[in-house]
Amino acid sequence: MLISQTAEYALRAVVCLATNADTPMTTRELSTITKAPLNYLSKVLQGLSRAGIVRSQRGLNGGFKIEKSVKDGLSLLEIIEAVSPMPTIDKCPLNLESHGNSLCPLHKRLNKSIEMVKKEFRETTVLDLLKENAGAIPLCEDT
Amino acid sequence: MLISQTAEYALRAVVCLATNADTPMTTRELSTITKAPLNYLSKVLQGLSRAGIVRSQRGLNGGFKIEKSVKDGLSLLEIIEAVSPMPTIDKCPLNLESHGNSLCPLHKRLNKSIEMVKKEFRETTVLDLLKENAGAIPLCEDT
DNA sequence: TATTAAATAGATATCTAGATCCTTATATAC
DNA sequence: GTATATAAGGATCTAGATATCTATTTAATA
Repeated sequence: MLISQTAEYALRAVVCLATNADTPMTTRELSTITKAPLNYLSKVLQGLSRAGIVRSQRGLNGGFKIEKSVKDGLSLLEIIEAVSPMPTIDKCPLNLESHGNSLCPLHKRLNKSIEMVKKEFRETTVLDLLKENAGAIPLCEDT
Repeated sequence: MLISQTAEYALRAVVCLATNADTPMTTRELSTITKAPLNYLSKVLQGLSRAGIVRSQRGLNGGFKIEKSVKDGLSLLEIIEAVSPMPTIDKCPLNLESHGNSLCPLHKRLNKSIEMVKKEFRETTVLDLLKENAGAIPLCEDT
């Protein structure tokens, strides 16, 4: 797949939180809405918290809120990289010393595609998704 | 990663075979050149053989030859799909019945990127790589 | 017929995903 | 203030998929 399951869950959760920027949402709520397994999602949210994308609050009425303001242009790439980095091919995967930093045609193409995807994700913000959705439920409810 | 390790090995092997279209190469030779683990590469080659991309020959002086002529425009996508398919997002990953076939903004974007990558791989042929390399060793030896 | 090399089957390792359990923090009721 | 319920944090365990290794079988040919 293009992105890991972990990144999928992270994106779903952040999109969800972005539509609810005011009140915190619990892991359980997020799990129900995003259909991500509760326990695993908990771990993913921890990662997002450490990356400063969401902020957690323990105890009664606690939960997660989005931290990086959506209006600041939070990109999909930031979210993905926070939980499972997308490595670029910057040196020969075969470890051939002979050619230094230059890549063979095959790996040049592969890397080109990787960069293409990253560019796309870098230039797409959570706000873009919300605008497109116009206030409805953010996941799979576009009509 | 963008493509699986299996697909990486498959691409390396096919590129290798394409430069040697006349005489068969053994799994061992291919393993040495592509730095793919011998035993695993053997399985990958079986997959390529079943897909009709390479042809195998047992016994003395046997090995693998490329089957689909490179001049027929064998694409990178064909090779990748033969060993590890790249699924597209054609229905809601959350299985929400409510919206039928339409995707939410998030999954629309994800699918767009997938299709973008597939298009790139579909339009890049092994011949393109060979031309770019101008007869040198096809893997990581571009100067 | 012996040698070579792929095909097949199976075991093992590693990684990602998911589950279980316990600890720590905090808001609120009393 | 203190107790209690709530909810995140963290450690550890299990399951599944992908990748890797080992051994045996089948086929081709010199």
